[in-house]
Amino acid sequence: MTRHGKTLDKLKEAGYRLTPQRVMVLAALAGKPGHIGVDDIFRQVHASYPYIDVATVYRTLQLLKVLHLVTELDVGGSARYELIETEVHHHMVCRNCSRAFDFSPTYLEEFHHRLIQEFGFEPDLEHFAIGGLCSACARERR
Amino acid sequence: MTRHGKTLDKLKEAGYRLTPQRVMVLAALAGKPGHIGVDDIFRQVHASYPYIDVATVYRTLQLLKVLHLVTELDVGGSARYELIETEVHHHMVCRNCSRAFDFSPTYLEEFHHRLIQEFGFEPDLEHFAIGGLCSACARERR
DNA sequence: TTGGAAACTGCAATCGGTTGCAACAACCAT
DNA sequence: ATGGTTGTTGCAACCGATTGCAGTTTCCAA
Repeated sequence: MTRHGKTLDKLKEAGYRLTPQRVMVLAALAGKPGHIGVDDIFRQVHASYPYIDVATVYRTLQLLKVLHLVTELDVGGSARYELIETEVHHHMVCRNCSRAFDFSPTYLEEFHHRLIQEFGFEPDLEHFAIGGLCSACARERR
Repeated sequence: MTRHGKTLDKLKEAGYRLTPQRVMVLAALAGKPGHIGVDDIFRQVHASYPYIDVATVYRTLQLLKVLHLVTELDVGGSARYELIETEVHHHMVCRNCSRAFDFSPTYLEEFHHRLIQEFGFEPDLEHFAIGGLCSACARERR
């Protein structure tokens, strides 16, 4: 079973078709560790199947996102995607080097509960990501 | 002195030119309370000066943002803008009704400090905004 | 008050992302 | 195995936002 085999199963279980295009997009996602951009996915699939259209890549990613099979990472303009395999986590994205680091949802618990208790506002934290400056870049800058 | 008079002064002090287009964009921002979208600003300016181009509106807002004279509110696709006059605050934006509510930076202090202490990551919180479901919409939904 | 340098604008081209549509293909029932 | 339903794709048009460029305007210095 490949790294994205389970994701293919879940797609099918949810009643969607297993098209070659979708399989290739998922293979691209599974092929590189961490987050990967649309252009990167497109180039990779296009190399082996030149008829692929960007629209299909976007539609596939949209679908995978709705089914909670990928996470979308939005910080700083262009979105990047990651197969969901591990436990839920959030991301810190460096505005300088663009690297992403994970952190646990527990870091947002207090914030989450205070918004609910004091405003009755239920924040969407599932795909939460925060931009900033990572320690390496901060050190370098000094 | 109009509501945006001080902002005009700051623009000039920073060495930028006071063009009629910029004055009109600022007037539009000052004319409505709360956050306002680019299309709204454009329509308003266009009504009194039909030669205005969207590009100019975008460029003006970009400039005002860099100079910290407006805040940009990004949640949910299209950006909205607000003149900075009041103290610093963050926003909750309802994914259902699109209304925005303010909350104090103190709500993020614990989160902020933990990222610094445990990862050395300095998050950008200046324009922080979080999407979610407001209490009115949550009630209505039940 | 006026001349000139540099900033700014409008225009048009462009770019990333989305959508309508007709042709096509996956998949289930037979 | 095969046919029909219907989800999916590629294409092209489109949309909001950004950028290069040439002409225009602001604003300071003289």
